[in-house]
Amino acid sequence: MSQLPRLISILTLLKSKRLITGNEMAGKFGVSLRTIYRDIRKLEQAGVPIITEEGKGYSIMDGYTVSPVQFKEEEVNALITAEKIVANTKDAGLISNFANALVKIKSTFRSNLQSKSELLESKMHVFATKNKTIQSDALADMQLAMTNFSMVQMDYKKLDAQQTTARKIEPAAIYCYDEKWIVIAWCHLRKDYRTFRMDRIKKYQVLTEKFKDRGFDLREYFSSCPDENMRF
Amino acid sequence: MSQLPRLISILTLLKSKRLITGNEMAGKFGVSLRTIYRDIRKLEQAGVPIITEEGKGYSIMDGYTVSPVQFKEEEVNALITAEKIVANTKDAGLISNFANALVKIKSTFRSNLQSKSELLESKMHVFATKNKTIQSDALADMQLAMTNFSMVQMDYKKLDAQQTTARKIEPAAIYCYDEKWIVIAWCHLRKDYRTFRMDRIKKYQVLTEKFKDRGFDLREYFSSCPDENMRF
DNA sequence: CAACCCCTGACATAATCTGTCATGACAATC
DNA sequence: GATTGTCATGACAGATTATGTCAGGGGTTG
Repeated sequence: MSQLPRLISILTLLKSKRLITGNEMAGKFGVSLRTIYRDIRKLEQAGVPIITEEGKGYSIMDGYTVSPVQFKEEEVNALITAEKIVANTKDAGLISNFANALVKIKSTFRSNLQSKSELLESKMHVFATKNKTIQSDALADMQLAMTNFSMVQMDYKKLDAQQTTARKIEPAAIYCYDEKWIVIAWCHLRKDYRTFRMDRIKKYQVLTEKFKDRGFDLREYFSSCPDENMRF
Repeated sequence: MSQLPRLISILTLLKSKRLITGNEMAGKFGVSLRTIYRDIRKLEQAGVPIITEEGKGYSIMDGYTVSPVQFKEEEVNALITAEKIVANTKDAGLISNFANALVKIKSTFRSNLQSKSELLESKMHVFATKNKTIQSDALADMQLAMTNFSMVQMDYKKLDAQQTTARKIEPAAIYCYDEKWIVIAWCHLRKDYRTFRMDRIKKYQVLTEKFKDRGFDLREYFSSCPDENMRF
């Protein structure tokens, strides 16, 4: 990769992450750390407001923007392909939200890429791997609850249970296994972490009541999982 | 004046004038006209949509300076989720191109959405539905060939065959079934449409030779498919 | 203290840039 | 048709810049 594309990529990367190290960039672009330092200097000299956090990495001043992003044709095609893949997943909210995001993204395509993306869309299809049944609609709300530390009140129905139980939970992590979305949460009823399949959540409400981060670590949780397929 | 500042100045100048000639810029920056032509090429390659008016000069695409789209939090979460889902697919190019596109998209997030998206990323995981083996790397190139009407020369190995056969094809459609990417193409060897699994393409090259659209209709093709799971 | 991060200068080598020259195309005007 | 003004590209020699390696230095955090 030559210099100008690399400088632009560094700028994009800085805008896409809160903090990034020189080593990470050097690895990503296949150059030496010394070259990254030089690039950073060069961007600064060109007026880019890069912030250095001692011992941590680089970030960029909030709100700094030079020009809109431009996608390569392969990237556009990957977005279209992803849309078809996501359309086959089992959460209605995910499908809808992703499609809405894509509409916005597509509006930024240059006109020649726009016609090509429409052509690709008409010539591609992704078949469902299993029966195509929407199983839940809870993923988006559960994600929002998790990243905003909002408690959730829900009625949950276990597989072998006749009745639902009322649960008040603090969502800590979400994973997908065998096409089923599962939330790991601190359960107020059980006073411990429990897993809940989202398709078994019968009714739920995201509360305004907040919870404190209990420091749940997803990697650690799965590192001791007996099922090897569920190790990271 | 060295290169990077000059490129930035050219970009600034283009944004501030309706039309500007190469000679005018050469005079302004004290470089040759040939260098300006090179700079323009370089900016174009970097994604800047420069418009050439024959015999008149250069301008920049209208709308280039509009502010980027804004996403809702749910849409951001859907993008992050999609990234995890796509990371489990079986084409290396797709995974990589989608990730690159996502970096660019993430660079447009406002900083509070950025920290939330990073939090979600750390608390989510999608397990592979089957063994996580990369099967091919051909999808992106095949997509490009298809939308740009470029022929492809490839060595293809059928399941029961000992040898590969050389094929020259015109890609007409692409679909994914049971996590396998398949291209439907007009095959010059067979003088008819054939399907090819991309993981069985052993070596390929996108040619500069172009083909004419034969009007292949994907919906029609699958409407008469005996396998009901493969109907639209 | 160790680990992690950022920082700069010097140097040899590699890579890229630059101006000049030549050639070609297109549009507008006379 | 000829002329003018513009954009466009390749080739080449010489100039300039970029790069990786090595050495040395600093700050922050647990």
